[in-house]
Amino acid sequence: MSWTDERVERLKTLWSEGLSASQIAAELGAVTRNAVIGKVHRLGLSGRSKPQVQPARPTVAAPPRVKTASRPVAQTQSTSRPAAPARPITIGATALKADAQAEEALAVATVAEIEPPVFEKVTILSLTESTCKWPVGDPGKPDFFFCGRKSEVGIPYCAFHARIAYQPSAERRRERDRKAAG
DNA sequence: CCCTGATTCGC
DNA sequence: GCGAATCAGG
Repeated sequence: MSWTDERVERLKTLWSEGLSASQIAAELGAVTRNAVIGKVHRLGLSGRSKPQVQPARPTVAAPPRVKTASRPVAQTQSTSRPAAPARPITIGATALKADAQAEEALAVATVAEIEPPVFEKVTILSLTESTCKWPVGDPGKPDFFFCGRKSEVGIPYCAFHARIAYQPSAERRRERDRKAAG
């Protein structure tokens, strides 16, 4: 595979949209992130204009920010979504450490509540062994994507979505609670 | 250890 | 021109 005009165009687009070299490599296929970086340099598009994420209006309150593991991906977000949840839900290690009560809250949290700013948003083309394959949206619609955060070893989902996917049965929960109670 | 982009240099 | 190896950093 070589740098056809088409692939170069795609590269330019994705790069300007703020995707990382490895993400672009995954999208294009048949190239490594090194190849992408090398090409980016040869094309002279090195210095990237910042991701098109406008800081929220500096209103009275501090803008709601959710800590993400990596830089925000370009917001091509077209999924109609009113606003970030009033109470941002944390993910990953934090979620795993949550106490029992928080666990319950997480277990019943709807997908809509947790989705807003925390996704890597990958297409099926860039799923790997270590990307969360939690589907978001309607497969078949153009704005469909997968969660894409780092998945746990041997599990197809990130820590958070694994919690939703693998909920202990009511019976096991009761058993667990009984033991915890002494 | 996961990841990022930058640079070098043999091909 | 290409990209693996390497470097420097988060």
